[in-house]
Amino acid sequence: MPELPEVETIKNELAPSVIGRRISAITLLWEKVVREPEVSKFRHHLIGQEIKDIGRRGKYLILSLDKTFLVIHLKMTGSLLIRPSNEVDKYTRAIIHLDSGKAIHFRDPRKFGAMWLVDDLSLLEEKLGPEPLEERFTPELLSERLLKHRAPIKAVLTDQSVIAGLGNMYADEALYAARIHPLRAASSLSLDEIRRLYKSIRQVLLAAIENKGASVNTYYRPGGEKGTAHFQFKVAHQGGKDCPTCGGKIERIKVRERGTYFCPSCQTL
DNA sequence: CCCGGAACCTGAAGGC
DNA sequence: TGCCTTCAGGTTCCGG
Repeated sequence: MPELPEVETIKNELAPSVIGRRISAITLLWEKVVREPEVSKFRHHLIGQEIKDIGRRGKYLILSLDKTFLVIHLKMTGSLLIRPSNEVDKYTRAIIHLDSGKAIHFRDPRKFGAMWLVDDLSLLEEKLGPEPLEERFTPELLSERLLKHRAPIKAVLTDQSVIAGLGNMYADEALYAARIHPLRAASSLSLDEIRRLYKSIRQVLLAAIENKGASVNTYYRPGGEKGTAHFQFKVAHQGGKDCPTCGGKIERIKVRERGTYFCPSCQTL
């Protein structure tokens, strides 16, 4: 599941193949992947534009074009692969053909992924909280944003309007590293706990980026390789295994309908 | 505002 | 072997 480290890796590895290239054609194998504008306009406005830059905001990938932006979200099972134009399989939903002869293939078994062609990024800025790896993200800012919410800290950490980029896996990893129980009310955290959480969030994300993201199921890098960050997971998807800190059993509970892994003896209520 | 739950999707896994 | 049910989770939307 692409979260911040996966999208960051995709951005970094896509960059050399796409920056400076011009879009020569668009193939849509599943039209609903386009959310905005309507399909004919989408295609018409994209063709001929140059990809000036590639960026990331939260879990969104942003291709900066001549005067518009192509925004892509991979949701659960999406991937973007650099391939020859004609290498299509049953999960290929869209192909962005480039003037280099190669193409960006949007592959997504679950069909949750989406693309938007927009004139500006105000929509993203309105709904996304701060970037956890930017300098403006400080323990004070985290504290200010968390203390407003009485919901379980796990749910608040995965709320993209509070902090951008954390999903199910990295929220669990960050809470474990900070020794905070996922069901603690966000507003109940002490300053010390928030400082630990701040450090943990950044460490967990940076380590995962170094490992090119986590391939727990269908995440692939643009060249088709998997990431290795999941080999470092202490609790995420480790239900029933031994806690590396205390040797107790990692448990799986549901928090707001989401599978949540934690160590009940290291992370107490 | 806060929260739970459904919808969007389909492959994988488990039960019988 | 095969049918059926459940589960996975990012985001949006609806209802209480």
